[in-house]
Amino acid sequence: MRLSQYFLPLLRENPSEAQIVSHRLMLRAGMIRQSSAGIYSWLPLGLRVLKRVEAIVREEQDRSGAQEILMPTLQPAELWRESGRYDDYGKEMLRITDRHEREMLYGPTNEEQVTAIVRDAIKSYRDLPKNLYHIQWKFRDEVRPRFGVMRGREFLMKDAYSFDLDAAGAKRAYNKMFFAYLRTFARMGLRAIPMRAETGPIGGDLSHEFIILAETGESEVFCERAWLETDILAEEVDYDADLEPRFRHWTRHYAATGDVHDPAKCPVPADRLVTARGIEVGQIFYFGTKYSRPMGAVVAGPGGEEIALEMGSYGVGVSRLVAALIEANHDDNGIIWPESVAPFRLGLINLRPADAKCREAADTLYARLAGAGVSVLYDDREESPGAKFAAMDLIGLPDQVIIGPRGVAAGTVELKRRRTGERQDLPVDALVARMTAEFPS
RNA sequence: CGGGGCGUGGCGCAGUCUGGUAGCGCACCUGCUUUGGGAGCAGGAUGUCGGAGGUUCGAAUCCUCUCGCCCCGACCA
Repeated sequence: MRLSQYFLPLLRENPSEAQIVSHRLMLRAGMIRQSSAGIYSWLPLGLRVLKRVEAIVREEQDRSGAQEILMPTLQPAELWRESGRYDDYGKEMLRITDRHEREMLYGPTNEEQVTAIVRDAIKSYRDLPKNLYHIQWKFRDEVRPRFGVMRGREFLMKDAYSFDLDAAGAKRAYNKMFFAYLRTFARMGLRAIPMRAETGPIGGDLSHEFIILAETGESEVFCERAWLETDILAEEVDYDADLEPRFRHWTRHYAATGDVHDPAKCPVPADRLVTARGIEVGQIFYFGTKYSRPMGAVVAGPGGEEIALEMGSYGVGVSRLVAALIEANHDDNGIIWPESVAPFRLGLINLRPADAKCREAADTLYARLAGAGVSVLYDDREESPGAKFAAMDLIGLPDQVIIGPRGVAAGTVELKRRRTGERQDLPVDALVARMTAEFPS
């Protein structure tokens, strides 16, 4: 993509309303624009990141055996009356009346919707277990949206729902999601710590929140220091195996959200306990028959008996993750994208577009890289060098390739790593070879 | 929902107290010069001062109502 043609409205100054670094950088880097309180448009650069985050979430859900569906944003109030939550949910639920005076709502979550689907379609224990997920926009009419897309009213969320015959099966489903989440966040380079959490309005008795430690986090959390020294999960997970031993291993260190943590009962001595703030990027719940019973989601068991489905739900804040990634990956100059979610693999800077040799060298390299399947953002604008460097650092692509008169004369280009600032001059062929090897299409 | 703050050109702000016909920096347009870390000079364009009503000869400025946004707290799969 040529930057001269790209819609990338950068801001040189911090918008006054943005208080935390991810919000400031998302606005300055032209990723998002606010529409109204807690509601945002995603511009090309931001949407690219959102899609890449979504893709990783999807791949890991699929890998774990969950199946993707897509449920609507608008739901009938009737469904929520069945579970009893229509009145309980309060003003956070956006209620809408259609032209026929039917009560509708913009879904803040989808337990009722998915339970109704499964209830109507699955009648036998033979059809279990099932885990269905979708990635869909949600709306929660927060009293006070803030921090950009970190706590918006409208947000993109992956929510999965598991259906099992008994509690043991539900725990197996829970464990699968537990590891799918560890892998999902690890692939983004995030250390997300699973912490014991309250179940809140979802109900139930087992829940973990996946928390990224950050000063700008909204909630206070507590964990054993060992968590900070543990490598994030990188290895494969066999989802057909019994994951319980591995689950115990990965929960052996104490970690709890502020709601659950009780200093008097904490098993970890103070010198090994870390008190920090955290960003919740995912939460998993086991809640048994809380929805299946009132909604009549039952199957016939082996003996013909009626069995209420054992359920769990599993959420990942996809749009929030984009902000969380920035909170975890930035410096004074801007964003530093992990390669797995970067909007482009590298930025190609032509320092002298007016110079015929530089232009030819840059155009040629751009064509070669694009032809090799490397995603490149090519800054071919007439701007001063400093402005180009600043813009490229701000948007945070993992690598920068700089073409200027010096290198062109010597037959080299300069490669700069955004994260380390490390620079080296390379022959063009070597650069192309390295890029295609590091990031094969 | 309690408390506080802010709405003036795309962004950041001054001007409001003390009413007199809107200004600065950046960004934008044109030209020339520049070109390895947000260039310089010259010229230019851009505003229903959030909205409505009122007071006044005259309102960004005073009064009333209203809308929106932000911050702290409470709230929060």
